[in-house]
Amino acid sequence: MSIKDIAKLAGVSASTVSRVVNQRQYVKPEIRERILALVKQTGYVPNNAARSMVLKRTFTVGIVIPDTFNMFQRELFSIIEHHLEGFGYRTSFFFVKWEPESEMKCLRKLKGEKLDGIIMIHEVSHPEFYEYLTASSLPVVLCTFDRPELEFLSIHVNEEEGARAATQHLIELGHRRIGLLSGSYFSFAAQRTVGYKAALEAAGLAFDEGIVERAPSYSAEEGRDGMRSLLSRAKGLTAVFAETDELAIGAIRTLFEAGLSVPGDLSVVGFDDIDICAFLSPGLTTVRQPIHEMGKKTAELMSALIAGELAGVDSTTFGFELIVRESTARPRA
Amino acid sequence: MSIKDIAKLAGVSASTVSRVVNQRQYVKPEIRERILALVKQTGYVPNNAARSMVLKRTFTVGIVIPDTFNMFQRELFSIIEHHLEGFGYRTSFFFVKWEPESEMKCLRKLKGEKLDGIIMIHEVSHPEFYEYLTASSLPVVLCTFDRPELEFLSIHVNEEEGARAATQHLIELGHRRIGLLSGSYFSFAAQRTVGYKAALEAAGLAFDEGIVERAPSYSAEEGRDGMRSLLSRAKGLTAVFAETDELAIGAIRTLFEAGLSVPGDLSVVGFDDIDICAFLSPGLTTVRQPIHEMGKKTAELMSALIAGELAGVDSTTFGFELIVRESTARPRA
DNA sequence: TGAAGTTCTGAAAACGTTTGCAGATAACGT
DNA sequence: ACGTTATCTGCAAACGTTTTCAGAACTTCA
Repeated sequence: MSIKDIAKLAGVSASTVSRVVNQRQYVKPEIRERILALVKQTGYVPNNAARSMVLKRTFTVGIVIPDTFNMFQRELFSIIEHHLEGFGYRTSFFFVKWEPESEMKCLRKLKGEKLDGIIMIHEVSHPEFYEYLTASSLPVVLCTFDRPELEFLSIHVNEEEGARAATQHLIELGHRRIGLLSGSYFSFAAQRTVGYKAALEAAGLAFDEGIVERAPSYSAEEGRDGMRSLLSRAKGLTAVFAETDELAIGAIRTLFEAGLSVPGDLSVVGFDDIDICAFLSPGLTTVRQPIHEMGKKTAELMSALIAGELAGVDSTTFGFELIVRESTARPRA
Repeated sequence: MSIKDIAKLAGVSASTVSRVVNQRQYVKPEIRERILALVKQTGYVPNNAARSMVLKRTFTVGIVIPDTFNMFQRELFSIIEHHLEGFGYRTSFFFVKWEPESEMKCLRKLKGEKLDGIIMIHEVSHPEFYEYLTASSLPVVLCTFDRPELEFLSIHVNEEEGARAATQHLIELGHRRIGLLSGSYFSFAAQRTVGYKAALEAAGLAFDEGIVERAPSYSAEEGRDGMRSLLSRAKGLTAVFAETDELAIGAIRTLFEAGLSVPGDLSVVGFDDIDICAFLSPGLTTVRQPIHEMGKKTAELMSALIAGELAGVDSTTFGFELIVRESTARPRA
């Protein structure tokens, strides 16, 4: 069912059908109605491929996201998609593994799609990826991370300050020996670690590598394993700061298995405030990123970038919020 | 950077470039190498839109999934995507709300994309949606549900038997008053309810509407609220069967808030075995769907359907597995 | 030497759209 | 009645590919 079929049925040319479908110029009301009726009746929808060929835009923005995306990222892209739709853009997802091979495959796909813009939800490892983005002069927005040395717009929170606040919360409760459950790859891991150290330092506490565990990734499973390792070698811990909620959940599991109570024996803080935090038992104390505002802003920036409305378009650092629930308490006397 | 640019650079016609890129027919080795070098150097990738116009296929299959997709569905589509990629297909996601309007919007998008096939991960409410799928004679696979009255292939587990097994597990532990936390919309809710009733009946226990709570959807939040309602009006409960893990998680949260212990005071069983079940404290007893096999089979079916290899292509009912963790125990004497 | 392949290459058409241009008709003001 | 403008419509080109067809150049073989 193509535009020509509709044209034939309506006894007009394809141009005319195109004009009514796209609401362009003058079309005699009578003919317009006839065509509209035919469109509705046949369920005709223009072929995107053909359309994008002549218009040289796809009205589609690509979202690149790790294939291991967590619930925070999942919610984030739903929000972004929603707002992008409001601006008239479709969304295409690209799930990529933390492997050069996967990233290059993703890059090929991106190129083939001829997208109008690209939103990166989290980083990639291969420099060629960013090089292409720069060279292509495509609209790009980095969401939840930044690469200040590259010239991309970025939407993010101050990771360092967030981690600092989380750690400080534990210190204020009276904790002195606070373990760190860190992640890998992504730059926020390093940034959150910096914040953890800063809080320690501000309180006059020494940073001790012996109570730091660096997990290979960010899953609950790795949080569980990391905490096991930590528990076996770091004695005297009364609290743990996990750099993501998933790591925290895994850590709590290990504590449960070891017969330790949270927050009775150990306090735990996470980061991100994924949905499930509020429904855990105990509820997880964590650092909330303003996910709705961030997603909205990301879509707005992208839309402005595509439209070439560069006034007022700039990177934004959002504030975070420490959400205190039940997984943190004063250390046992 | 189009095929013509490459052709010009190589001093040949576009046809020849096309032939080497697609590895067709004879091309003089010397020229082939020259073109290949140019392709690598320029990073040329064929334009999908143009390609799909002439080939009349997109090598893309659409996956329709509720925008509230849970972790089970999230994992499922990752698996499907992975296998589909192995068959040479791209994947395009369509997140749809349980609202006619959203579904119709999705339908328009599907039509515009000219997909090679469509995988439905969960149901839609608007009959017109299925009507289009039927009328279009597109390859369609329903994954995790079935519509026997329609002629689509389907991959699913026996929901009824799964729920029956979950309930029976509670009965065998000695529970007699087992609440039900049910969901809405999707047909599996009704099927799981039937299984619950069947187990009760088989054990000679009466079905009691008074200890059934029907949540408006399937989120942890709704599980929490549903359990609150159940707790206030259904006295004497010693166990609850929640029709999804998320409902179960919410239910456990309510129990925690009420100062009741799981499984000490109440046993809880879920359904699906989403990733997090094993990391909760206590770990959630649940019914596992063989998600990897189901995803693989779905991709295989789709691939066969598109290729027209209809031999051996048929719906499959997969077995489930009761995973007993720590959220269920004998009732307190 | 010539006929019959085999290997290689390019011109052109096609896919489904949109749009500039030009032509046709209608409406209007004088 | 006539020029001017406003309204309407279709033709044809273009977008970036793939593929059929035909023809050219080279091999092979009698």
